[in-house]
Amino acid sequence: MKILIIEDTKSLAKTLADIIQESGGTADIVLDGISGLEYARSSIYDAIVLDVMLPGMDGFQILNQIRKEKVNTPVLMLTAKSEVKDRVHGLNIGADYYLTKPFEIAEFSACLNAILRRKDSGVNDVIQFGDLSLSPASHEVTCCGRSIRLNSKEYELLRLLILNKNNIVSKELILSKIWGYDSDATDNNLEAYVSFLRRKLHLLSSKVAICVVRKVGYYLEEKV
Amino acid sequence: MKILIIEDTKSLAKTLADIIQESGGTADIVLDGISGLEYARSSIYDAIVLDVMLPGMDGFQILNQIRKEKVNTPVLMLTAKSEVKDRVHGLNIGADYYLTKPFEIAEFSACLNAILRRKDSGVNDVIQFGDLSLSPASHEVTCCGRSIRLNSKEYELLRLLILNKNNIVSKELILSKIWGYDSDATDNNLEAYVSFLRRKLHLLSSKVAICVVRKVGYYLEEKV
DNA sequence: ATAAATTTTAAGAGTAATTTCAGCTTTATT
DNA sequence: AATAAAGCTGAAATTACTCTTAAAATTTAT
Repeated sequence: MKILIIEDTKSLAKTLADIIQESGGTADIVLDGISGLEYARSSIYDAIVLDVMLPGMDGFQILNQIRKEKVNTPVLMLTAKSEVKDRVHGLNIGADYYLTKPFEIAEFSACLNAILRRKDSGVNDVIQFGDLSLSPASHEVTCCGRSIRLNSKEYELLRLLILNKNNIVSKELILSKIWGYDSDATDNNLEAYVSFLRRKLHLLSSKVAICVVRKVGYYLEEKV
Repeated sequence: MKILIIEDTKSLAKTLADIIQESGGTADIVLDGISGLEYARSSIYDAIVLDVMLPGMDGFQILNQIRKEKVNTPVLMLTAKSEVKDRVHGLNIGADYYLTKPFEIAEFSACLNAILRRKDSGVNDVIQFGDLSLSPASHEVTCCGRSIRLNSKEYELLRLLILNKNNIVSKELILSKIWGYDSDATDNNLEAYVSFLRRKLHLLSSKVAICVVRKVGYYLEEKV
């Protein structure tokens, strides 16, 4: 379970991250709006906890933008103001829940769980594309009853591609998400893994293909 | 980050351009209102710094005109007069920020950053022209339900033409934007890509045509 | 410590993107 | 109408990106 926390009050962000960790997830913290948007864009998170008042760019703008870009990660908004008008606005532009500060830890957990449940994108939920289903619990990919176990890089690569279905995932993004921001991995590392993954999909006789857009990145397609 | 500076006081324009360059951007300087409007029309800039008093055509007129033409590049207005009336007028006709001369460099930077952030330039938004829509996420152009994927140069070319809808995009600009400032690509390279793109639009039976203005450049037009 | 699995590296083959070029078409000018 | 200049387009040539594979290096598990 990977949660993105966009919140400029460090202490609060830290507390929320701890809560998430205690229940077995991981959290990335971002302290300003600009970086917040950047992180939120990648669909790798299971949920986003989003403060309204932020330096750089406010929560509404971030939410608006990512929804416009068809990123549908569930969003839990936090706000100090409890005006009905704001609440309505937030929900209208695609927030999944609106929590007014201050709040109890229990309430926060409950909300987060609720929105994770609703979107059924929790950690242990199987994600699917075409005839493939990918099980986070076992790192196995299944197609028509047969399964193959993926190693962790193969798994993350396929997960990233499925979460961004219908979109090209840039090589840059893949490298930074899977190998890490500061890694010196080259395109060739990624190419090798694409090749490994293709072979496994082939072994399963899947109809899903990993397609390349030269100079840009990869995307999944279902063959007819 | 590309900024257009429309300001007739050369020294000031130069200083602002330097500030922008120091923070990693590039700036084009234009010294009079008429050319200012011409440049501002192309939507390729991330922001415009616009002086009010200019030879040829004043800042208000330029702003008025480009907003009328649906160019929504963020605009930071500079003025010597600090009358509330002017300020209100500027903001009403679509300025994003109003800065009174003289101002501190820090203040200028802050304002510019603020307006850049606010609009966030929408890099990932789907853009449209006529019956075409172009999706940055998938590099696909869609027309009446059918889609074709474009390779990276075709995509960039179409994107540039759509962003500059209703304006002629000079061959020079296209070459420098897509092939790079220092590339030795010739007009014929561009012609070849125009040809590729036309073929794909034809395959989609789009009503959009890529028209040429001899010796100048290309623009999009919707056939009737 | 050894074996097994994973990850990286490297090189050659394969393929799509890009450039080049020649011949043709269109437009402008006299 | 003739001529020149500019643009278009299809085919061939070239370039650069990607794929695949095998082997080396590293990490993890036993």
